[in-house]
Amino acid sequence: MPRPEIRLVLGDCRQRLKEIESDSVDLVVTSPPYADSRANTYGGIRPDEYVEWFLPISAELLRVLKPTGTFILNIKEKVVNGERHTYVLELILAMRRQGWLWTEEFIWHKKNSYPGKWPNRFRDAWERLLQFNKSRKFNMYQEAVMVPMGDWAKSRLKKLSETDKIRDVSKVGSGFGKNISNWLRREMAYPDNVLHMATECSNKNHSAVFPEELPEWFIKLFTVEGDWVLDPFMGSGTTVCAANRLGRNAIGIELLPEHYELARRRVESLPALLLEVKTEYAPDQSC
Amino acid sequence: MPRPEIRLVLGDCRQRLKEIESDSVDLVVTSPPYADSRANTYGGIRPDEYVEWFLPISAELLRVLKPTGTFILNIKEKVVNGERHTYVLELILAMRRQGWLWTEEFIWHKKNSYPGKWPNRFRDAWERLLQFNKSRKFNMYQEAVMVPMGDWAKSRLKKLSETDKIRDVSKVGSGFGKNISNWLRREMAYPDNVLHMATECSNKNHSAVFPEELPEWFIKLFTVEGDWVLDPFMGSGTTVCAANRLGRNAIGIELLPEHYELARRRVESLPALLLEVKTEYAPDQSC
DNA sequence: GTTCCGCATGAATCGATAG
DNA sequence: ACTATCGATTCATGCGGAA
Repeated sequence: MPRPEIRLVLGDCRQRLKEIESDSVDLVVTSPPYADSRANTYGGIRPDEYVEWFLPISAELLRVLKPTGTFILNIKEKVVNGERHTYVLELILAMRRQGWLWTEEFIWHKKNSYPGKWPNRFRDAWERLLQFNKSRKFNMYQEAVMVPMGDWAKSRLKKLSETDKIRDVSKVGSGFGKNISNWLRREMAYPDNVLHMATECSNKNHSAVFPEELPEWFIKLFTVEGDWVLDPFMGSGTTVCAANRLGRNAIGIELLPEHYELARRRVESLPALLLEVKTEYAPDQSC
Repeated sequence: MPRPEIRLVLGDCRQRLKEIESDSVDLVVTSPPYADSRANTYGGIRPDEYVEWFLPISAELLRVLKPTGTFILNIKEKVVNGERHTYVLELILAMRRQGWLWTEEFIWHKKNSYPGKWPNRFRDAWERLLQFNKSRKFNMYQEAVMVPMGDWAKSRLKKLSETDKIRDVSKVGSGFGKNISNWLRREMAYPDNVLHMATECSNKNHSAVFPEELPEWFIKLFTVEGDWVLDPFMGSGTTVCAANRLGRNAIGIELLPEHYELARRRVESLPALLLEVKTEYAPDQSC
């Protein structure tokens, strides 16, 4: 297997995405700046302007994605004036008009979020992971994310002798035997659409709220080795690093030089074929 | 404390809600039929017509709710043609135009979701619990749903007998003694907005749409003893029973005579002041 | 009384087949 | 082309009978 490639792009994804070939990306996983947060990035998008701001970007993502590809969008609405703002709902409707299929909504349950409260609401412990597709036939490799079964499997397991277990395990390790699925069916089950993952709490160096587990799960689910993964809001590079570790090629775009540097340093320690794209350009001040 | 009252109404909530006084209800908790399901009950509302079907009902709920009251709507979108249908998103937007505030979206995580295996999606293990309010100042009693520190979901006591439940309720109902609140402050924490509760599947003789825990949680959170709880889609009466056990008055409306009978029999065994409203009416076939 | 095992049962979804 | 019905698939849970 050749070393997977990582392309790092410094710049605004609204321009930089145009340099990516059409129908070339297998998976987009990204967590764009939330409304009103990261005021120094992208000018701090106001909730009322969020849809308008994002649509040109999702249009480019629709172009660069392969017909069999998937777009995973991690997004959360902001509470404005005591209400959940509706820009996420409106964005879904607008993206469908743009041509996207809204296939699924996964829930990321942040299990380590410490319980807390406001006068009128509890701690927000979940975020949306919206799955969009270009066509109804998209690649999905469900076996790659199977999980151990519930309790009844344990009792089943007890009936297998130790030698049986060892034999079965060695079969799995030996490669793709037909018996794998039989063994898997005894021990493993397909997951559901609720993901229980802790947030990364102690990483002060970068603002990655994303645990690496999260992009990893979707990369395993929607791509195979050699595929291309894109993150237009790379941040400190969590998604591209996960992609590389899993043998996928990756493209990361980041506007802020500080974050870009952070990502570049993380990537340098990986066995990746690094390609930096630093085309000079005039920063767009209009946003 | 006077015995809490239960009013059972047999009929279509689109008509029956009109008989309820304005600004008189403290909490509406309900789970209306989902699109295309229960075709024999409500004529199986088609996804495309769902918003149009529900808006007259939510208009009545807005009228009968006190300004300090809350409306909890349990709803889920259906998969149509490989996509999540958008009627829930459109309903939220439409209800806001109607005057509702979309305060919060709780997630109900069902560990035991319906099984199945498909090439393009996993099992759906969550449902929306949408919180709507009439004004920004609504009643919320956060201390009533505090949970033991640690994983509060796991610590929920599931197998309490009826008498145990009643005993616990009476403890809480006796008011917050100083000892209790002290104990609470040391050992308890506020929950978050993700609720982990199993569905009651192969249960007794009634097909409860949700576990009694669910309405119970919201009743404790948004009402106090003597308040009025309304469920316009009563089904087998899970919500009204929970309300009664907690010392709240309740109104339940049910269209189907079989379900109404089921609810009436459940209610009869409770220490409730039962009032049946069976005004004769011409069934509306236009649904 | 325990623990263990077997079994039925769900707010489901897809793909194929038939009208 | 569009709708209606049917079979196959899948797993956590609670109940009941057995050891």
